[in-house]
Amino acid sequence: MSTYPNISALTALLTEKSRAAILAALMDGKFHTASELAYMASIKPQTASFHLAKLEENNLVICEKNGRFRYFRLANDEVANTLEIFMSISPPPEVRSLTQSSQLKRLENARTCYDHLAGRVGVNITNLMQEAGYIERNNNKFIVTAKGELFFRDLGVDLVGLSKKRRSFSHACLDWSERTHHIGGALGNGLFERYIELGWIETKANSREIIITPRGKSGFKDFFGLKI
Amino acid sequence: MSTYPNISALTALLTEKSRAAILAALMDGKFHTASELAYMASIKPQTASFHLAKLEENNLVICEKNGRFRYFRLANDEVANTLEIFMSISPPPEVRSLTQSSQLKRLENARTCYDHLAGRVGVNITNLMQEAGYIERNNNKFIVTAKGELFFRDLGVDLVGLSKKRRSFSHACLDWSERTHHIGGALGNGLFERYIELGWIETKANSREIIITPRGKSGFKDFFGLKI
DNA sequence: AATATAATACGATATTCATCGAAGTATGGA
DNA sequence: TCCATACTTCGATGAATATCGTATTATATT
Repeated sequence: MSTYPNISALTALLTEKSRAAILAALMDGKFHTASELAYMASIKPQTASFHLAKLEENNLVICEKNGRFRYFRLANDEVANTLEIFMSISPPPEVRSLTQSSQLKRLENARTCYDHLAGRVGVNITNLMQEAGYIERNNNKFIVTAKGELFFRDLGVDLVGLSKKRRSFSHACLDWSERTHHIGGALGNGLFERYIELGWIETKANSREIIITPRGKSGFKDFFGLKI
Repeated sequence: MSTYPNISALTALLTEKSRAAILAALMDGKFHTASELAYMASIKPQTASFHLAKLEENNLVICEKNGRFRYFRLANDEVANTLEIFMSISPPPEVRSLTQSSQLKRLENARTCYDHLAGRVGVNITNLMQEAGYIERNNNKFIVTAKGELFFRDLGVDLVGLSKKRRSFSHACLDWSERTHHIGGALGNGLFERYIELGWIETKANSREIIITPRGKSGFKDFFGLKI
């Protein structure tokens, strides 16, 4: 009947509490087993299996089998990006406990968004690179300037290699806590991996939280002028 | 339990087919009576009344009473903007008939997005104004340049008046058919009203479709360099 | 005052669907 | 070969909720 896009198809999948919890858990960009996801969503394995089948059917997650384990991950960065958009236009989380509140603060400071850096640090770095003229915003994308090419070479990020990947080179990814954009896509991932390689950041198991190491603090300050 | 934004609160309202249809109908930015909306969503008036109460409760629509009629409208342009985002990341409409397909083509060409111009024409004008240096993109907003101020004066758009309105001056609004941005906010609305005033465009009753008049074709060409 | 129209309120019904227990399949290890 | 583990399938249950018939309220028209 309608001549408008079918909103319901997507929202129906996300409305369900358990499925939303599973997807939120997968937003760390890593693979997780079905049991792990069941535990994180506080449901029995059968129920998680039921939901994961639905999510796979609708191309929101993909699955790799390994022995008797099944490892699930978000299907691609477009899915991750879409989920971030939903989060950014949803009411903020209700904080009930002190540990929850301090965890939220750490997430707001620095976290993974699928496979790149998000939160205050991710957004600030993005802004500082724009101000320094290393990258330029063009609609939903970021473009690396001539000046930027030198910068990324100094940092040790291989732009040529990144541009060959089959995914979008660099898109402006909406940040739910900062309500503005950070760098996503291949470039976002390339930077993220390089930070880890340099020992500037560390990831935590079963969490999207990112820890900035002492070496990272001076690195981010020297290269981007970032004060933490 | 979760430290992430509560996605469900909004999506639950949109998942329901009838409510989605009501909101889609309201995306023309106009007031509609409860009966009208019931008819457009193919449900009985009681059911529409039930849904409209829920939508009003959740601040997605507002209602003005006039005699025995109750006129409903989207609450504000933030709601419209959010709906447009949902549309842009949802599967495209299924086309089953010839009339539906031609209606879709007309909508893709030019339509209202709440109270401003969207579709191919809306997006093209936005891009041409950027290329001409009349406006500049800054994160989610558009800024009018010094050159742009002269341009808008020539066009007959009162920027000072628009900037006094209580709504955001000009935000980049996601276009579901073009998958990029057009001008929203007070500036988007100001341009839209001016186009009508100049006789460049015409709206249709009970449709988001916009008709470009012959006078509009030459006007858009002279002022923006737009070829239709 | 009588009647028609717009809309809401309430109650009954039906449908959808998440959940979990029980049972079954697949894999790994002892 | 036997058992433990990871996961799925199936069926029953229960909860949520959209829908509409009927009735009621409010307003307009004659």
